[in-house]
Amino acid sequence: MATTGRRERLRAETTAEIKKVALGLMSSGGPDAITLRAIAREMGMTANAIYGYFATRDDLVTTLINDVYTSLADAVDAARDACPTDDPAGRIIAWATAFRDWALTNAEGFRLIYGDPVPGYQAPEGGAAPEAEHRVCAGLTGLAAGAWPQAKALFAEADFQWSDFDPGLAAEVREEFPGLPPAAVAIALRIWGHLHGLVSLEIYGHLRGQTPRPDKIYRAELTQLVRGLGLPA
Amino acid sequence: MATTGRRERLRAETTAEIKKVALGLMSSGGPDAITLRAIAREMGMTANAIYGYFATRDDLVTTLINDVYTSLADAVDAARDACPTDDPAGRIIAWATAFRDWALTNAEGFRLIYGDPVPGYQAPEGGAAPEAEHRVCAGLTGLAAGAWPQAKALFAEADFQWSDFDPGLAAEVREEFPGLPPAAVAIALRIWGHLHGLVSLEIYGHLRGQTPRPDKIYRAELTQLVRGLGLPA
DNA sequence: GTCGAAACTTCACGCCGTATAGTCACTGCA
DNA sequence: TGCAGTGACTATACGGCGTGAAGTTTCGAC
Repeated sequence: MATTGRRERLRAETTAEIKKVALGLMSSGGPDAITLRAIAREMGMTANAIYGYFATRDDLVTTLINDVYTSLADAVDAARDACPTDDPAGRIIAWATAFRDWALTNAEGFRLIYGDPVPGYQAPEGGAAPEAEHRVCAGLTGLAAGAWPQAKALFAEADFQWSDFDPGLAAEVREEFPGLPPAAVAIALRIWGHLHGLVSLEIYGHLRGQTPRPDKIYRAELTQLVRGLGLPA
Repeated sequence: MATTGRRERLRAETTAEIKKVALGLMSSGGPDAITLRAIAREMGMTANAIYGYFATRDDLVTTLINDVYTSLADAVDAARDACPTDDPAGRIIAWATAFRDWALTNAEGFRLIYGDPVPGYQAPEGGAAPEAEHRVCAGLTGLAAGAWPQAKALFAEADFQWSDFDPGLAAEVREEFPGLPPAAVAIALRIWGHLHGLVSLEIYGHLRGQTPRPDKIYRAELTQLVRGLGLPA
């Protein structure tokens, strides 16, 4: 019993070390630096040994994406939950600020999740990354739900149905926030787009040639965001 | 005279063919498919022959980025200018719609410009791509300038200085739109972020798991955008 | 007609992912 | 205690990649 446990433990440790080394390589050399040979070199193994733990390099990358995406989702959720629910504007700002902060301190991770992760990589259909993505979207919808009492007057004519959204996401939202209309989900997706766009431009260096103060732009964005939802600053 | 011209003409033709083949490979296989060897194969040459035209693969990629980015800037400028200047909302919507349309029909080009273009690629400091980027920003600022008479009341307390922006961009804007305050440039950058974010999420497939109707989200975004600027729909 | 430069090929090196076959230690059972 | 089985790992190999050095061909200029 304990002996089979030993094998499994060693195996889990090696798997963890592979991921740790891969993340280290990524943060120093970008997503492209994740090569089986480099990982193996760092670990004193042959590249082929890694095939015992991950069927292919893309499998490893997929696992890393899952981990990194989960860490992002954890970070923004924690920041949001540190703010009381009766302060919807504060929660939105906390969430969005944590999003940018996480992206700046984990720039390579951001590129891994949202960019072309690695040459030729094709994301698989299911898995934990789509789940983390759902979590992010659902979290944002929660923020929109918190703001909805004040916001709904501003989006009265919005023409959205539940069929305009992924069935799983729609079901999740309708269960957690009964009475919330589909227009609120559209708002959540739009907010996601706004924040993702600004952070993405910054991370990929496209803002560098335009402004030395991307933080100020982002802060202005947040101010207008809560105002656009009819919330007091 | 004409004979030296011949060499140069052949050289220009070959250069153009390399770029054309590279763009073809990109649109069929993504930015990663741009390999010197594949280009050479397609052209019936050896990979090393390309070194006579481009010092390195990154040089070729840089040139392609410039070309593609310029085509994007042309497309959005043309769409905007097809709308009369006395219809600022129409111009904004035309610009933004052209932006998404271009991105969807040139998805690989979008990834080339805004993503990790190619393993290990590092963008050079100067060049035509930053110039095209400036052009996009300046164009957007022009849209903001058109909307400013109605919008300024909504952004009265915005706290931006010209020093918050790149000197070149600031100079360009101040010359072209005298009297326009720096807050308008901030609005332009934020709009860029909004649109870029939504399109980027769509192109990279992150919206796929949330909504089957990204177009509808985008249209709602445009509606709220012009409304948020105080313009009539 | 000859010279020199430009265009291009050949060969080589070290990267990469990965398939196949083989080695070796450790585990579980008799 | 000895022996099979299994899982971890290595060795070797293939094709593809960017790129450097050296050699060859082509062709305009004088």
